[in-house]
Amino acid sequence: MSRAIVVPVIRELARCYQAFQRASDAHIRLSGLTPPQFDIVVTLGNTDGMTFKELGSRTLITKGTLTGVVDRLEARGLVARAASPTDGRSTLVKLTPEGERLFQRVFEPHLAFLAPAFESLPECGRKELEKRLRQLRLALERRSHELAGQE
Amino acid sequence: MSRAIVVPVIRELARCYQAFQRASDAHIRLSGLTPPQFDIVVTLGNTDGMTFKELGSRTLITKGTLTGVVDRLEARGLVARAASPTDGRSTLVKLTPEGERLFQRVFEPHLAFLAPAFESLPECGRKELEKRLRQLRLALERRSHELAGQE
DNA sequence: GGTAATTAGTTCTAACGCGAACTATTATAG
DNA sequence: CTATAATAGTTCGCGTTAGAACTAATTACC
Repeated sequence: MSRAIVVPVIRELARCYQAFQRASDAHIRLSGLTPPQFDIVVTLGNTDGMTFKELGSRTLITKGTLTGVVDRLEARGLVARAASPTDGRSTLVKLTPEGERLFQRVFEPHLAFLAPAFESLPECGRKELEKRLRQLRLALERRSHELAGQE
Repeated sequence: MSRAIVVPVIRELARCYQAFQRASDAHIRLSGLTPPQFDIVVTLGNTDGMTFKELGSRTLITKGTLTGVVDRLEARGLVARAASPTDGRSTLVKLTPEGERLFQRVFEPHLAFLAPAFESLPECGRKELEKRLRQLRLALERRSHELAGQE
């Protein structure tokens, strides 16, 4: 019976992540961005821009969704699209000066808001947590691959 | 500088949860349900039904969303709404016999699919992970409350 | 007992989220 | 060189998401 082993950990993982999201999202919304928009702005911060493909793989947002998120950021003047000079299929996305200003204003304060929660764990607890999460993630990715392989 | 402390743990937490979701969701979709629908069916399994309020608080789905998810399950004949005998405002949701059959067919296999990933952690690792996740969740919930309190 | 504040669900809007079909461009094979 | 395959983004359909405004029923207060 797998239940006794799996269920408690799944529940804690889900609850913890959802608690993180609720705290993080509530703070992000104060900046006037949605969480995915914030994710994009932060990913583009301190870079010279990148392609949709790279942006998608870093943020784990699929390309179909990314088009819409970037559309809305572009409409607000925070990012700009530019044709790639090397590949006619690619589009580069980068922060506008206004987007850059927003990034500067928003990123560090957000981390500072979250930090106390993480600092409440002892140093060794954070290391432990990181290690176990990574271990579990790798195992879960193997499950995904096995499923994809079978069908 | 909060960055060095916060970012690595956040990243692992997000990646691990997303890996869990991808694995779990891909398997769930084989049953013909969406992940939130699966969540509802599993929550209603082995019960005599419950109100929207209770269903929402167990699944962490807000009431506005819940209406739509239950609508679609009801349209497929998997759950049924019934007026509460004790409170005219409440609606009870419960599995139909067909929903019950689906639950029986789908729940344990899903756990069995996920189990190997969790079993790849040693027993003590799972306990450790659970403990640290709970600790972090409680601290994050405090952050949320502080934010809500300030505004 | 009757108004006022709560509470349970529904409806609405704007934004995600994924996967599949589509267009345009680039790479590969023969 | 040309037919074919692969790749980058966009578009579309369907479902989910939170939050706010709304309706109906219940509870609390005086």
